[in-house]
Parts: sequence; C-alpha cells; structure tokens
Amino acid sequence: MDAHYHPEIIEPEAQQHWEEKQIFRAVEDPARPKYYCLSMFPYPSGKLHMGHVRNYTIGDVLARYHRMKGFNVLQPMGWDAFGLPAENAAIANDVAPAGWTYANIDYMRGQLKRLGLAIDWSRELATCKPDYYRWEQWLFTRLFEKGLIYKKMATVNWDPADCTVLANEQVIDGRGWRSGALVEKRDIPMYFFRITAYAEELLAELDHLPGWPERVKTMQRNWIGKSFGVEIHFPLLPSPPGGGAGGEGRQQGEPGFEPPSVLKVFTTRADTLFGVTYVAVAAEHPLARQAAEGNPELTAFIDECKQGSVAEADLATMEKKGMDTGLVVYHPFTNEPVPVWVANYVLMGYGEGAVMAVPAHDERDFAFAEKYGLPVRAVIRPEGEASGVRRDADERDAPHASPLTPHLPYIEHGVLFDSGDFSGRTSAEAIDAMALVLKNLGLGEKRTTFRLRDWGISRQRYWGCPIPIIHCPTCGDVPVPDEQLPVVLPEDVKIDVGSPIKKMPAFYQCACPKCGGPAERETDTMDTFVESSWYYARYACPDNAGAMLDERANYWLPVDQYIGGIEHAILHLLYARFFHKLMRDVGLVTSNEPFANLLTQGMVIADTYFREAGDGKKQWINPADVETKDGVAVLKADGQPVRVGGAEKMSKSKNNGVDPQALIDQYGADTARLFMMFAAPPEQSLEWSDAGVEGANRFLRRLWKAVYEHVQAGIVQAYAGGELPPPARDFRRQLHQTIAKVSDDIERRKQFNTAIAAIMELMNALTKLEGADAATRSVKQEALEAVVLMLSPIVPHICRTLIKALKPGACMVGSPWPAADESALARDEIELMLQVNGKLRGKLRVSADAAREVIEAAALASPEVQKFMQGKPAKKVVVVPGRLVNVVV
RNA sequence: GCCCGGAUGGUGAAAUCGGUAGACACAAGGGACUUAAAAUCCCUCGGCCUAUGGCCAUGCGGGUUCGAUUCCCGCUCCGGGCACCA
Repeated sequence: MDAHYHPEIIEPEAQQHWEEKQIFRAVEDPARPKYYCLSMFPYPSGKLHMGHVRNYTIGDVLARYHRMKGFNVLQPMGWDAFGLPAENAAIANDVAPAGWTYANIDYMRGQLKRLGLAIDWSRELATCKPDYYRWEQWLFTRLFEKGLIYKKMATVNWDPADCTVLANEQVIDGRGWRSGALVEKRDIPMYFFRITAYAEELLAELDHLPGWPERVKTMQRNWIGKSFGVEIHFPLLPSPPGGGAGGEGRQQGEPGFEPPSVLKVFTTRADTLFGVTYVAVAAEHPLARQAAEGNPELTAFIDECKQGSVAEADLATMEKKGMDTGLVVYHPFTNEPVPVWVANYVLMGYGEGAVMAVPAHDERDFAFAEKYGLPVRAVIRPEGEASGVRRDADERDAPHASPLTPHLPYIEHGVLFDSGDFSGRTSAEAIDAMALVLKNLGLGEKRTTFRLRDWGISRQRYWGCPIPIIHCPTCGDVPVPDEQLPVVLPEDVKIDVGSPIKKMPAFYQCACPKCGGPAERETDTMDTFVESSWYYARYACPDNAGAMLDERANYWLPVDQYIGGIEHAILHLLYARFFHKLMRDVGLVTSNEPFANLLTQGMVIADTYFREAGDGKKQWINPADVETKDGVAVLKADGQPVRVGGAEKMSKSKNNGVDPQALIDQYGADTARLFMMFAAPPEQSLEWSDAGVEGANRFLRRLWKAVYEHVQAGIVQAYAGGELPPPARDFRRQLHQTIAKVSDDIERRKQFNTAIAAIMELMNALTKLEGADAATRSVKQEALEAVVLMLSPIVPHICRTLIKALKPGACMVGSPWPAADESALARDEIELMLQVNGKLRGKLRVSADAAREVIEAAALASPEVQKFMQGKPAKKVVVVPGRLVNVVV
C-alpha cells in the first residue's frame, strides 16, 4: 500500500477493473430481490454539468448501497437525444444535428465513466436511433387505431418574418428570438394523445404512491385540476313570457355558420350566478367573430388579441383588456340581458371559451369591471355575519366598487342574498339547487372538469421522431404499417430556417398503404417528451429487435428508485405515468405505475451573466469566464464589466452550466462525488460554489493515512467479543451508533450529507482513541473496515483500494453492508437537560433506567434549578424520558 | 398572475415525531513543526453586556404551547413549473 493517496492512479485502475470484469452487468434472476435504480437520462448538450454529477452520484450511492444489501441491481444509462438545441447548434456551427449529437454523446459518456458509476453500459440507448424510435412509432400506430391519438387544430407561436413555428423558449418579450418580429398566434393541425381519458386514473393513483414526495403529488393533483362545477347556458334570445328556455325549439343551423342558440359557460361558483354582470368570450369565439362583422374597432381588437405568445405565464401576466361586442345574452334565471364582452384573458382552448363574470366575487372579474366601469353586484356574504350588514342600501347593487364596498371582491364561500329563491342558502347548497333547476330548464347541468388538456405532440421541427402517418387524398390519415417501420429520419442534412425533411420529396413522397395511390408522409416530428416517457421500460430489453418490450420488462418494472430534478415534477413525470398506462392497456406491462419511489433532487443553480448585443439580444456568458474585481463582475478575457442576471438552474440556454471536468482532473472523481454529496441534502437546491472541495479532499487523505498507519502497524482480526478498556468500549458504542445512523440516512432519509458528517465524527474519534493493546487494535480494525465499507457507495475508488489493504483478498462490490451490533449500544448513564420555564439551566446525569420520580426529585434538588426557582413552588414538572426535565414555576 | 418549494453564524449546513440552536465542514485568526514554503497537527470562532454569569438570536409580524428552526395565520424576498427548453 502506498503511503500517499493518489486518485490519478487508483481511479483508472478501479474503473478498468469494473469494465473488464463487467461487474455491473445486470442479469435477470427471479431468485433474488431486484432493485432497479434509475436516474433521469441526460440531454447530450455537450458537457456534463454539476446537476448531472449530483443526479448520477445520488443514483450511484443508492445502487451500490442496495447491491451491498443483497439486491440484484440494475442501473442503466442512455441519452435523451432528440431536441431543439441540436438544431440551434447545427445552424450556429454548420454541422448536422445528428453528428453534433453523437459527438456529444461520445464525450459525455467518457465523462460519466470517469465518475466511476456502477452502470450496466451494455443497456445504453439513444432515443435518436431508429432501433429505439421505431417502437415509439409502432405504439403510435396502435394508439391511433384505438382512437387514443387524434388530430385537431391547436394554437402555436408563429414568427411572421421567418415563417416558422417557435417554441415558447424562442419567444422573448413577445418577439421571435432570431427575427425580432412580433409573434402571432396561429392555428395549425396537430396530433394529440388523449391523456384526458386517463385523467381520473392519473389523479386517483397518486394516492397509491407512498414513495413519492408529497409536494410532487400536490403539484400533479393541481395540474390535473379536477373540479366540480356547473355548465350554464345563457340563451341568446330572451325567454318568451310564461317561462321556458330561450332558444328552445329554434332550428339549429350547421355548426360554424349559424350561431348556437345558447352561450355555454363553465363555473365552479354557480352560487354567484345572480351576481353576473357580464359574460366574457375569447377572441376566437364564434360570437366574437359574429359581432366583429362590420365593426372595424372590434375587428382591430380581436386582431390585437392574436399578438403575443401562447405561453400561459405570458397570458396570465399581460394587461387584461376587453371590448363590448354590443351583443347580449339572457340570464337563465332572471331573463335580464347580460352584455357580452371579448376579453384577452379568456382562452378558447379552455372549457367553452367563455366565462360568466361576477366582479363582486372574483379578483380578476373585479379588476376588469373596475377598469371598464362595469357593475359590481354582491350576492354572497360570509357565513355567520348578520345579513343586514351586507344588505345596506349603500352596498347592494353597488354600480362600482367604491369605498362603500371595501370588502369586495369577497371570493370565499358564504351565504347567498339577493338571489331570488336561493337567498339564505349556503354556497354549497345553492350550487346543488341551482344545478337542479338549470337542468329542469334545459339550461345547464352539473359537470366535472379537468384542467388537464390533451397532449399535443406534433412539432414542426426536424430533429425528432417522425410521426408515422401517411396522408392520402382518398383514404385520409393512414398509419404506417408495421412492415414499413421504422420511418427513418434522414441524418445527413443541412439546417437553415425550417425543417429540411419538409423540403425533401424523397422523404415525404410515398404510396398510400391502403389504396396504393400517391400520398404524402407526415413531416412533423414528435415532442421529445414522448421518447422520455418510456425509455425506463426499454432499458429492460434494449436489444429486442422484434418487440417494443418483453418479459424482462415485467421482471425489472416498476423502477424501484427514480432520481431526477424537481423541474420535472409535472410534465415528464405525468407523461411517463400516462405512457405506462398506455403500454399496460396494449398488454406490454403488467404494473400500473412506472416509478415506485421518487427522489426529486434540488437544482444546482449558478449565477448568470450576459451582455447585450447591439440589437438588444442577450449573449450569455459562462460563470467560468467571469471574475469579480472590486465587487464588479468582469469578463476575464477583456476585463470589461458584464451584467448579472441572477442565479438560475444550470442550462445550455443561459450558458451557466459549470463543467465538473476541471474538478475531477484536479482532485479525482471520489472528491467530486464526496463533495457533492456532503454539500447539501439531495432535495435542497444548491447554489454552486467549489468552496469546500478542499475539505472533502482533505478528509479522503486523512482516511487514507489512518488506514495506512493501521496497516503499517499490522492488520489484525476485527473485534469479535471480549473485555474492552473503557475508551475502546465507548468508541465501539459510537461506531455502532454510526453504522445504524448511516444506514438509516442512506436507506430511509436519503440524507447523504449527515451520513458523511457522522462518519467524519467517527474518524475524528478514532484518531483520538489511544491504546495499542490487542483489544483496542481489534476495535480499530473493526471500525476502519466498517468506515471503508460505509463510504464505498459514495467514494468507491479509494474504498476499493483501502478494503484490499485492510482485508487482503476482499472484494469491495461483493462485501455486505456492515450491521449495527445492538449489544454495543447499551449505556449505563444518560444526560438530561434541565430547564426552568423552558430555559436551559443545567444538565443532570442519571442512570439509564431511573424512574420518573427519581429524575423529578433530582432535578428539583439540583443547584441550577434551585437558583432559578427563587424559592417559588414548582407549578408543574415536565419530564421527557431520555431528553429533559422542565420545571415550571 | 396561478400552482409548488425555500430562507438558520462570514460560507455550505445540522437539529429525523414540538424538547440542548449551530453537529460536520469551509473560510478567517492564533500557535506548533520547518532554514523557508507546502502539507500536517493544536487552539479560537453567532451577537451583545456590568463576562466563572446573563441577555438576545433560526427572513419579517402575530398566535398556539410548560417549551416553537419545527405547528397555525398574515407578509417579504429567492428558486422551480405553467403544457413547444429538457
């Protein structure tokens, strides 16, 4: 054994050994419990960043720990290889997206191997390879035939200068990122996955995922957004005298030409129906179009509504604008006319594209009514409040919000007033009663709705999985037959504005599989979320050329531990859950959910820096190229200041990813892994700083030295029983407490930082433990063996060398996890905290089995307590066993 | 704007079920060793005061409790997501 720690020698040695002996190759074995440990696969952006190191180290620690616990472990790796950045890089560097992607994969694979991860590389996959995406196309055609995929119009961001569709990320302040042109909304046909058909199950199954973080389940529940409400129809014509619903009996025209006889809205607050003072429709609503005919002002307003991006955050934060259409609809109960407004905040894609507005009881409606001078009519008061208070003449039917109505808008549930026969009922009662009456009138009914929308997967981009559909002028949309799959994406292309396959007749010209006539292939590609929705299953059988999945998938699935960034809490994780159910329902898997346990790692964030180019565009500068001089951030290259954009998650688009390579080159993979795990608990977000790396490296050197010195003095049998000198006995108690704590920290709490801290404490105690007698040395041997094994999932390379030195012939990856010896944990005496009125005043040593009365008496008699009682009698004495005594005076 | 998180010394953090606030580290300061440097080892290290003691202190303001970093209510700031970044 070398006297000094040389990671540059032992790390490549260990990695070469693991690779040559195929140590981490996973083989199905029904005789052993399996543990499928999966970290979210990376997008091959070019280089690893610290977020990857964190993600894959966490996964590796858990995989190696479970291997030591006797599980048959699978830890695979692959590449989420399709996506937008490859096209951007292709334009910037004049290369093909495929070549750029494969080069990045090669480089990043090398970086991952350099981290020493216990991965079964034989299962590696890349989503941009035809042997992967052909099965995605295969499943697509099945789902298309089952009606779970359909085509409809959808709104996208349109750059009128470049004539391209833009991703939300490519819209900056309402303008296209390249052209700078004002972005417009445009409707185009797209394919949709009918995820709403699974909304109920996706919601209900969240209650059966105890291994998922509560916050992720909450986010998904809110995203699915099941709500119970009422669909209400506002007749377009007043109901005739004597009752009956307006519009009934009128002839329905062809949809799209004749306006409907009622305006439908959906509301969760039907109880506020008597407070409606206007209804608002989306700019694309047929009523709005009808009103705009011959009304240039309204036409101009509707056109204005078309500007801007489709991103919900933009829609929600933009200024609320509206215009009166001049049309009215009639209140289903009072038959009063209600004005119809067009409003930019109402979206055609949600519900019916129309909302009833109750300014008195809704924040947004209230702001809108104030802005445009619309009436505010209060109809709900807090429960338990005297009705007279809200029924003052001043406040009832207040034409506007005013100092007289300071409580408005009142958005809580309550009791109705000024609501006809419904007055006096609670909100909940009124909703049921109103729904019943509306149903009898034929003007509405109770409805359950979901916020979740169907998943549009068409992308007008090149670098993605081709949608396997052929458009035939006579047969319509025909799925590509199995024997013609895969539809291969041509890789040797040149990229400029727009997708090259849309200009490639050799790609899109084809024969209709049904009638044989000339037809055209779909040139849109799929959303890259589709690939990442089922890769976890394909890892079970990546080599199967004849089927998407086979029985091996049911051996490994569900994933026992999934690890990835919290930023994926909703979209990716929901789509993957949905896909699992799709695959179940076509008979590919037997489980209901893909991921039994989920660990959402906090993001590694870093400062962003930029300079503005002449045209106002931001050029993002990597933090590695920036230094601080006299408190000012400057570019190292030219010493000139750069602008600070705040800390954000490491990403390619903000160029703030910190490459771990320099760290690994300088200190080795073990130091990088140890530091990353020690810096913070995994779920917490972490602002990157390498302050402290030195400390992690110092600990490994100390560990090496401790083992070296012990081995130099001669290795012995680890302690196996017998008398111990008191210091060795106390130390051994700490050792077994530490084993219990570290096991719990890794397995249950997944708090690697405290596990490492406990081992550091133990090592500090070991250094201080004196005595060269045989008994003490056997305890030291026991402790060093345990420490090295406990650290081996975190820092495997150094531990592999150290365990060989401590136990010649030992194999690290084959060694079992150390077990805590219960008998070593026993204590004779314990220390209790003494409090007077909740303040710490002293400490008390008592025997471990002391009775409550004995403890109480000892506490009251202690000088510290006496001093603070100042002769007053004790009102109460609280004894918390094993912890403290609190005397209340 | 809506949904979900977070905030503790100079810094990263710990306190696991309401019971010793600051474990373990980093940085800093002091010392030992050395011709010197590096490395290593030892000590100090939340603030204040009338200092062997005491008071204050876990983003801010309230509340519950014998006792609150932890629970409740109301804020502020920071991060993530918002359906075409992945």
